[in-house]
Amino acid sequence: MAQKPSIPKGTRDFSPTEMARRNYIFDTIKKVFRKYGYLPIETPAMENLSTLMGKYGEEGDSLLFKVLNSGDFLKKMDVSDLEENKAAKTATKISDKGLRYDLTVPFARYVVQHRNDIRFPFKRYQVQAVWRADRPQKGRYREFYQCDIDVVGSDSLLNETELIRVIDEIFQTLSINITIKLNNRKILSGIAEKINAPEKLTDITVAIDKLDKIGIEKVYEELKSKGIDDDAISQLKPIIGLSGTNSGKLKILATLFNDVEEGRKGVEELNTVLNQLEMLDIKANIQLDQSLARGLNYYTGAIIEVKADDVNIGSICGGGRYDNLTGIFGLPGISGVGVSFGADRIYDTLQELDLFPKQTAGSSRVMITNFGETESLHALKVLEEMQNEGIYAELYPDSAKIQKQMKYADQKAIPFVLHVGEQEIKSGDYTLKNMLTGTQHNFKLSQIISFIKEN
RNA sequence: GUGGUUGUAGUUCAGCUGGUUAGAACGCCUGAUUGUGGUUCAGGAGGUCGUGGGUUCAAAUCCCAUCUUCCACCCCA
Repeated sequence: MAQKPSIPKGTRDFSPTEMARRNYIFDTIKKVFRKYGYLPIETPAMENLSTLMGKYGEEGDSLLFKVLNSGDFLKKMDVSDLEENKAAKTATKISDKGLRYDLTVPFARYVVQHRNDIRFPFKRYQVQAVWRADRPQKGRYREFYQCDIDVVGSDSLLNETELIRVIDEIFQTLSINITIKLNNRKILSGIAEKINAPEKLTDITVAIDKLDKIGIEKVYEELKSKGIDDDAISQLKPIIGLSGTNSGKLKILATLFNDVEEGRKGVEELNTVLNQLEMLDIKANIQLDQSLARGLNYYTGAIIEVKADDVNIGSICGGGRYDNLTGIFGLPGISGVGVSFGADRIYDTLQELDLFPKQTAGSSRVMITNFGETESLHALKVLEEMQNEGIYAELYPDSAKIQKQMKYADQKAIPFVLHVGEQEIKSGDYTLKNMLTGTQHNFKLSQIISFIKEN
């Protein structure tokens, strides 16, 4: 026990059973992505730190896994940095690569770098691991998979609508009941402007984002502590506590923003998307939530977040529109919108709700028992013929006791066992045992093949 | 990053305020069944008590450090 090898904190191994389930999620998601015209790309696990740093706020930088430079990385280091305990400063000197923190920033880098080869609007999906040096807990890992889908080079709100359709179809296929929460960064900006505190936008959004977690009174307290005066807070009250139907909320916001250009634009955008959605057959709950902020400082328009209705695991999908992400890398004027599906949280959700398909995908349908050297030669030929017919089959590799071989088949849940022993070889009729019912009969190989194919 | 929590056989856990050979269930292996699994019966193997240090005549048990687990905060998929 003590000297057992282990893996780093917050990382996981995946067994064959878990992989079958994970692939079920990935396959479902990818299939829907492709159906809507998105194509896959991949980017390296490592990016230059200059690409990653400063894109996720101050908090994000400290959550980046940094990769130590090769060779004599100490050369560039300044001893005084160590003495003053400047961890951050030292880090930039001994490390210039980092593991990707999400898929959006590497994608922005990709778009800028390959701008001449890309036909806009560019619709891509990307399913890869990301790493965060976060402290792990339920539904939070240090290595986890994101399934991203983005459109860049198009301002149309049809893209927002399409993403919501993609979300709806994926979770419907997975049988997860969800609520899609929508907001617009312009509404948040409008609120800040309305109360004459545009520079407090981040503080305001961070505070009201916690609304359903800490309650409205605590939100006021936090706003106050951030230096927002009582007058402004009292103006905020009717906005934050807004309830009712989506269209009702929008009406109230619209009148509120009669003198705030930015806010009006946000209302308009949400209205357009909601109108488009109304024409379509969307199963998920769509909920306007003016407290939804999602902290990411690069969102400029729509903000989207998905929560599972029946499991408390945080958001399982989120995203939004970012007008100027590629601008950071020197290509301004390209707008993008995208969402990210959290495969690991979707896994935990399906697990908790017992929604994984029962069949053990990929396992053999038939196992041939091994009766010894001469018999196994004959069995090898039988195996080949069955596999050529597309049947998932395996031959037990050792001539162990039949009892042991049967137990192996039983535990791997292989539904059929085929005995190719001395008697069978002589007669040409092989014994096929149904492991579920326990019955067995003798058939010619061609009959067995068509029987297994049918069942 | 801050505060708390967990770690004993392959697995889930028991082990009272430190006391002598550390237990159970399930699983595993062997046999009853040398060509038949899932049930039953009989027997068996398996633990430097996360790791390192300390206190003590004596530590799984107390103390410190470290790693790990889970939880809250921060933040997020």
